[in-house]
Amino acid sequence: MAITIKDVARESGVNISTVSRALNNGYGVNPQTRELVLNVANRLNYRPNRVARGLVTGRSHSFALIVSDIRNPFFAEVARGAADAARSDKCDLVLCNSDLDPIRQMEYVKSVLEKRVDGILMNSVAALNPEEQRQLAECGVPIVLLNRSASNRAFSTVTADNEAGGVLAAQHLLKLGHRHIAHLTGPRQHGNMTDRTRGFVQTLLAAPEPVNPVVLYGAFNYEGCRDLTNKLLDHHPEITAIFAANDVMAFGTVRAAMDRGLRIPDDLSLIGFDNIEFSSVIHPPLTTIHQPKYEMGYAAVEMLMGLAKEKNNRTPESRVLGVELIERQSCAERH
Amino acid sequence: MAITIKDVARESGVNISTVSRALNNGYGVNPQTRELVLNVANRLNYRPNRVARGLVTGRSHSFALIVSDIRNPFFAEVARGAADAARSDKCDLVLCNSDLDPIRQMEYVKSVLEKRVDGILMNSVAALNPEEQRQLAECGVPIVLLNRSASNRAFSTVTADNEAGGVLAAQHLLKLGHRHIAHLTGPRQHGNMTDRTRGFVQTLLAAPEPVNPVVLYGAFNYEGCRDLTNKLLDHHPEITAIFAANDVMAFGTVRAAMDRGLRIPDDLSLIGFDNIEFSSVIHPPLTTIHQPKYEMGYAAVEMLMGLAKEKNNRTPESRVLGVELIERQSCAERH
DNA sequence: CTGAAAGCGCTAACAG
DNA sequence: CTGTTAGCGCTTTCAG
Repeated sequence: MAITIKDVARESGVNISTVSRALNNGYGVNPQTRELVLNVANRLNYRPNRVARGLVTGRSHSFALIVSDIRNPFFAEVARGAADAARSDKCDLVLCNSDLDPIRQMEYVKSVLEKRVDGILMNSVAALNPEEQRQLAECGVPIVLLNRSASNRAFSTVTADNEAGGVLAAQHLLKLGHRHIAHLTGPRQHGNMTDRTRGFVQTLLAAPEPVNPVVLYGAFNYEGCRDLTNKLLDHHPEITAIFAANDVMAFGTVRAAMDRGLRIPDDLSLIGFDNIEFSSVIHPPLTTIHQPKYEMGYAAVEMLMGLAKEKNNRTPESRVLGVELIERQSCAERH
Repeated sequence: MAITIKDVARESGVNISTVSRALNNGYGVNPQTRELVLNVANRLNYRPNRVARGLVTGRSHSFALIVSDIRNPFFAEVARGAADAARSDKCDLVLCNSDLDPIRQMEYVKSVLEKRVDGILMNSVAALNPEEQRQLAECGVPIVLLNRSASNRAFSTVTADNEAGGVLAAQHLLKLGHRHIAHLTGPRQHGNMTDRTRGFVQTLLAAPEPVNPVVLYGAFNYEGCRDLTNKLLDHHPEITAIFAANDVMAFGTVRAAMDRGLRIPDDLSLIGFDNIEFSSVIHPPLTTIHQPKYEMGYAAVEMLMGLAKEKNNRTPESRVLGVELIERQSCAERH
């Protein structure tokens, strides 16, 4: 049905291997023959079958991206970077949404492995048990993890400098004169602080006039942080500044503040993390720590492509990208 | 290197075709043999090579999604629906971002065609010239278009009922007593109104006390609509209600209104379109027309899968999904 | 520079 | 129920 390399060969009066060479390398074949073949291929509207090619070369020229949910603007941005990086080397990207569900995640891994992707970029491996992680580490294709620096030395990682981000946030609030500061973040990681939280808290504690922030743990989302903010303000009316662990959480804080008749930044300073697009649209425009999301996706796929080339060198790499304070209008001096 | 069907066959002492049967259909093979094979496959940690399989079956079990930009929350939602639909049939989705650039778009089409995807879901075919469109239509795999009902009878489509959405918006504003109404939309489509605009305008014109809205054309984005709103209000201070062609544009209007000291909804009623997630987060929460984005993605891929199965029946299908008015707090009665 | 031939890993008749 | 065989469309030695 579809037209194959054989048709091109017959039509140009050469052998299929010549066609193959003409279409690929270009060298080791007479320029005239080459041109002839190219013309015929073009005229016949020939489309090389990459799956047949992949079967023999062992490379599929595609990568998998497993994120919890592409609707999360953070991952959408990462995905765009990843897709662009892939495209720069004529590869493409298959999109998987895990919802952080270990079952789904492993199903997707299995599926893309069977399709022989050249590498996997994933967001969360944390949900997996050790056995599953081992299985992953030995699956035969390179894997890079996003924002999971500490989790496992078996994998390559690309992450933002979360700790530095926490430091930046603390310094900013300190400089504005705040002394009653809170940090609202996601679920407690069995005792361990996240890098982000650690940078923030330690900077505050190490200040000339040390401040001991109140840290509340909740959910990494809008509603969760709205509740958290209300709880915080009920018990700690003295608070004048809040650092939310991400922008969406910060939006929850904005809402809670508004409901309580508190004005941002007049009554309450607020700083977020991520710098998602809407943080500049909301009122007031949100001061936040910019995470280079696009670049992270891009870098991760570049790393994957590198790893895929050197089949032997299985040494995990790591890369951490810088963050940046974006000053908008949700923070003010304490008066 | 990787372990193949041959290894499983040898290890279980049967022929590879028996292994194949045991692994796939399940019938036409002795239950005991089957179990044996399954055990061996499992023990060897065998991963069937889907690309080899695809080469012989002619189906890749993957679909392409070409959108202008996955960072647009509308498409992220569509993508999630599409990915979930694909997954329900053990297929997966390759993600392509065209930026509405005809070159990129055709490059991606070429690429996924060569990888033998079973179908393509795309957002915009409008940018393509007739020759390219013909090429697409004859490419041999089913294609469904998203939100492009009128563009071309050669393709299947899935779209929201945009016209009904326009009608809903108009009725709502009318009911609230507004008589000085504006509509802010994207670039003018060489004279033709979009379905959305048409529904809105015609409903207004057909009212008991007909109103003739002012319609302004600009860009489909935040900044564009911010400017547009300023222009509108400079020339038409009498306007009391605005219908923006999408939520992001509405956010631009919110910003412009705020800059001018106008209060929404007290001084100005505003209604958006799409119901993206942030429309409920912004202040005031935006009244808007909900478009079933997830469902559209889901339905489109379902349609693709159907089309892919009946290789002969090349009749384009069409499906239009309902929209819904979501009342929040950006519209008030005119007083 | 070009052709012949083997084979990537799997499925699908066709026999038995 | 199971084995044999012939490819799917392409790349890649190996000869010539």
